[in-house]
Amino acid sequence: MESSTKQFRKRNAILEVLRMTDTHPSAEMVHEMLQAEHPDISLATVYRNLARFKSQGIIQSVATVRGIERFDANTDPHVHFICTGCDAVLDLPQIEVPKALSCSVEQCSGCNVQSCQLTFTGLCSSCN
Amino acid sequence: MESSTKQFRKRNAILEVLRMTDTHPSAEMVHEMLQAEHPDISLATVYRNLARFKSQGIIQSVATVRGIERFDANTDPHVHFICTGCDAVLDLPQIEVPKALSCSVEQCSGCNVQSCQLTFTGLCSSCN
DNA sequence: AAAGAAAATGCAAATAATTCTTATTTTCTT
DNA sequence: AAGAAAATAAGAATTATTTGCATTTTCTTT
Repeated sequence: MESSTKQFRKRNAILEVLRMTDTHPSAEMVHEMLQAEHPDISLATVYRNLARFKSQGIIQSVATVRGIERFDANTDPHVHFICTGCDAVLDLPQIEVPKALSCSVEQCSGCNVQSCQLTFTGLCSSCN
Repeated sequence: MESSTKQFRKRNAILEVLRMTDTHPSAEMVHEMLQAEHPDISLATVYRNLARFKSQGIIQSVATVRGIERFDANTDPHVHFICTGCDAVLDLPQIEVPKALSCSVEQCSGCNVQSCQLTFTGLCSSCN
């Protein structure tokens, strides 16, 4: 009946919520989204696990909107749009980040590039 | 002898510091950089004026590094590199953001694009 | 299945960046 | 020079995030 493993039930719930949404939620938003199924998960645990996932590289933080960090379980390099009206963080899957850019950066700067983010800001179609 | 206007002496000092540096400082860094010439400018005034400049569009915030906002008096779209070793924020003047991208974004998403940021993360040449 | 070890969590307190309040000072207008 | 308006200093308040510790849950080994 019940799933074979109880391992990390809460931890997995946190990751699942993040994987199921495309809203790029903050820690507090994740906590709210968990209320229905897991009302006993504390906000501290959400923060703790998001930090853990991030250090493991299985999620990334994609923006800081009004001082609040926003997360994404999609770690492929992709493009975001931040609406200054409603603070939404949207994916822009149609836009590509030219792959060659990271190499150019390494060549011209001597830096070691680990990731790349392209973010547009403005008003989303609803707020516009 | 003395300059003809006393208008906004402190405010201008804050803006000047930001214009003279390429380190993309935080509010606190700006405050420190002002100590020599203007030891009487309070941190609150730095925050207040940075917020004002930002809302006026004469500076921009280019990143949030370890939860700390970093500013830039250069509002032309340009590319940055954030070092996860030393928290430096560097310009990458050699790299161009394709101008056509903003138009593509507007067309495919219906958003109104106001600005665009391309940021690479990794280790700078010193930390590498 | 049980006991002990290790890891995860809840709760509340601590931390730290930023904002706000209020009295004072500076600048502008007339 | 006087009064009005704007800017500032100082520190308190706010808020997102982190941390310490006691408790609970899960894992390991029998």
